Order: sequence, then C-alpha cells, then structure tokens
Amino acid sequence: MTDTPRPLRRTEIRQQNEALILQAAEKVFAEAGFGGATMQLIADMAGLPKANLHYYFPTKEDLYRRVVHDIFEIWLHAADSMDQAPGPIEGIGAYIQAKMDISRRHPNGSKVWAFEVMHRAPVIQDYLETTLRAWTSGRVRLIERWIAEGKMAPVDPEHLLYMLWATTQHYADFGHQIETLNAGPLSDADWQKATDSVKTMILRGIGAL
Amino acid sequence: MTDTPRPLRRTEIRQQNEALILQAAEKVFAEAGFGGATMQLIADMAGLPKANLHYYFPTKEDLYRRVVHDIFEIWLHAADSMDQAPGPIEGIGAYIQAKMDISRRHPNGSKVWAFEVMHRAPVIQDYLETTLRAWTSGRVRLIERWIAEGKMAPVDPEHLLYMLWATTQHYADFGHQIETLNAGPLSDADWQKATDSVKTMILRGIGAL
DNA sequence: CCACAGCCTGACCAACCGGTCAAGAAAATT
DNA sequence: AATTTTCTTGACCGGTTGGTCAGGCTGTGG
Repeated sequence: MTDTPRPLRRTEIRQQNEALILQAAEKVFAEAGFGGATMQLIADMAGLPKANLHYYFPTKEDLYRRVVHDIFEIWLHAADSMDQAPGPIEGIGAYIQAKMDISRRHPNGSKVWAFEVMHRAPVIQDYLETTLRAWTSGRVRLIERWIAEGKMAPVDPEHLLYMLWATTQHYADFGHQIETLNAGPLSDADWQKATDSVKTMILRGIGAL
Repeated sequence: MTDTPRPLRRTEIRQQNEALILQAAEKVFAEAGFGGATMQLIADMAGLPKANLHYYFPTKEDLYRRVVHDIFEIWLHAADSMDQAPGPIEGIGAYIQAKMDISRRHPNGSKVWAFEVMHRAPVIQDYLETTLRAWTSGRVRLIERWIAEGKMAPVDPEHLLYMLWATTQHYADFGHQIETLNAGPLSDADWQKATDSVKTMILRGIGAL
C-alpha cells in the first residue's frame, strides 16, 4: 500500500512538498481565516513537521500570500472565454459556466479570497488596484459595446459584474449553508440545475434572451 | 466636551456597556474572524479594560454567539415586507430594498455571518437547521404560488433565494473590493443606483417585468 | 568515494492568548 | 449609616502561537 520508495530528485522534492503544503494551507486558511489558522494545523494536515513548513515558506504571511496569489490567477483566467464571444449569450453564459465550475472545484480558494477582502485586503490591495481594476474596466467596455449593438438591455455594466461574482461565488463561500438547506452535498444534477438557473435568470435579466 | 458626569443607574450602566462591547466586537469579528479577533482588541476599541469584558460576557464564544444572534434577528425581519405583497414585483422588490439597506447599515453584521458560515457554522448550525430552513421553505411555497398564478416565470425558487442573498450581501461582504474599484466609498446616489440595478435585473430575470 | 549544498526536525524561545481572581469603588437597599 | 449587591481593574496564570536554530540526513556533482 505504500508509495514507491524510490529516491526523489531534488526538484521533485521541492515541488511535491510545496504542493502538499499549499493544499493544506488553502483548506485551513479557508476554514479559519488568517488569524485563526495555525502553522501547526497546516503542518499536521500536510503530514510534515512544523519546522519544515518554515523551511519552504519562511513566515505564515508568505504562505498566505502565495495561496491568495494562486487563487487570483485561476480566477482571472475564467474570463478568457468571455472575450472572443460574439455576444452576451455566449460570453456571459460561458463566464457563468466557468465561475460555477471554479466554485465547485476550488471552494476553498474562493473562501480565502472572501476572507482576505473582508479583512480589508491587507496583502492583495495592490492586486485590486492594478490587475483587477484593469480587468474590470476592460469587461465594462465589452458590455457597453454589446449594449450599443442592441444585443442586451442597457444595464449598468459594473453592477452586472458584481452580480456575476456574487451569484457564482455564493455557491462556494456559502456552500455549507446551501448544503444544510439541501440536506446534503450537491449532486452532479444539483450543480447542473444551479448553473442553468443562474444562467437563465441573469441572461433574461439583462435582456439577452 | 465630556458627557454629563451624572451618576448612571445600574440598568443604564449594564445596557450602555453591553452595547459598547457588542458594537466593538461586531467590528473586530467582522474584520478578523473568530480566531483572529482578540479580547484585548475588542476591549481597546470599546475603551474598557479586558477584565471588564469578561464580567459582561464570560467567554469569547459567549460574546461571539450574541453578535451572531443579533444579526440573524435583523436579517430575518427583512422578509416581513415580502409576505403580504400581492406579487413578486412588490414582494421581491421590497425584499431587495430591505436587504440592500441592511448591507449598507450593518455591513459588519453581514460579514460576521459570512465568516461563521464559511467556518462551517460551528455555533449557528442549529439556526440553519431549524429557523432558516423553516423560513426558506415558507418563501419557496410563496414563490411557487406566484409562479402557479402566472405572475412570474417558472424559475427554481431556491436558486432565486440564493441569488437574492448573494447579490444583496455582496455589497456588504465585498464592500472593500467595490469601494476600491469605485475609487472611494459609495454615495447615496451610488447606493440608489446599485439597488435599482439589482431590482431591475432580478425582476426581469424572473419574468416579472 | 568524497565533499558540498539542499533538505529535515526535535527542542527551544519570547510574545501573546483567553480566562481568573482578589481587592477595591460605586450604587442600591435596609 | 450600615450593609449588601453590582461593577471595575491590575496583576497574574497555564497554554499556545509564530518563528529560530543547531545538528543530523540525503541526493548530487566532481
């Protein structure tokens, strides 16, 4: 049952342990926040001595910063499908699909992001002011073009984006509440139904259907 | 400049100090979560010695539980306007209005609730399973009736409720992100515009307009 | 085979945590 | 005025925290 005990290469060791630590850290930070998380708990979950964590990530904040950064990258790439779409039905529909998939597959990442923003973003304020702001204004122009072309109703683009973020991330951040009301984890069919519901209501809400 | 130094009555002292502590605690819990918050920080913000906090609230968890409970009460009453409405335009419109007002006036409360749910609701699980579940199934029936009466499109009632919660609470929970993108706090006009946008998109999204 | 650089970790530390307590101050009751 | 009850607080406690470090271990290049 044990893994192959063949000696690992240097680069493999580093990659494997960093991945192990990051995975455990994401979960612990998501469930306890930065202040509530402890290096000891992360170490236990990763199956490593605490001192080994500090070898790869000198401080707790370094580890946290890395976790948030990784999430932000995934999160940004979700919009790629939106850009070359001919109109809102394809573009926003694909964006909702991508964001719902992320909520399902990376719920902890979404929670860490939420924790960080609620904490007034002490370590990602620069992301918000540079990358996210640039990303947002680009999508605002795209939506304004669709409106000008008569492909959707004249809604406020920024509030539409907030609604997209809020609705899709809610299924990750408030997953526990939803599962409680649902009396159990969401099945494949449940996720399909959730995604369809969100798509239908929003696309009709912006007059694209 | 000092307040009237007239002697306070016993009941006044208790009420005033509890209110002071709860207000400070709400803010600290909202910005740091349960684990990240410290009794010392809450005490400093309330302008009281730490030992005095433990006189009114024996443990940190007692204080936290009280904060969450107070929020939940406010939050539940927001739905009163929904019940006697003749249809979704008035009912859901009023609910959105009430929830947006709460997001503006009690942003910290909303954040504490979010923290708690993300933390897998260790102290409010009973609320979720009893009060919230009962509340939800009541509104689901109301929405189903409106659909049966042809007053709105046949959307899934539960996912509509999730969308209402997600969209309105987003303006509290992610307020910092929104303010950063907005390059400053939201004005009266900004809040009005936000509320109108949410109302319009959702009401059209459910086929009520 | 050797020497070096990267990896591992038990033991340790100062700082801080939630919570306690005894002794005093202030208000209410008699 | 005396007594009792409630409120206030500095000092303190055991336990936990993030972080350090010396010294052993191991893969790698010469």
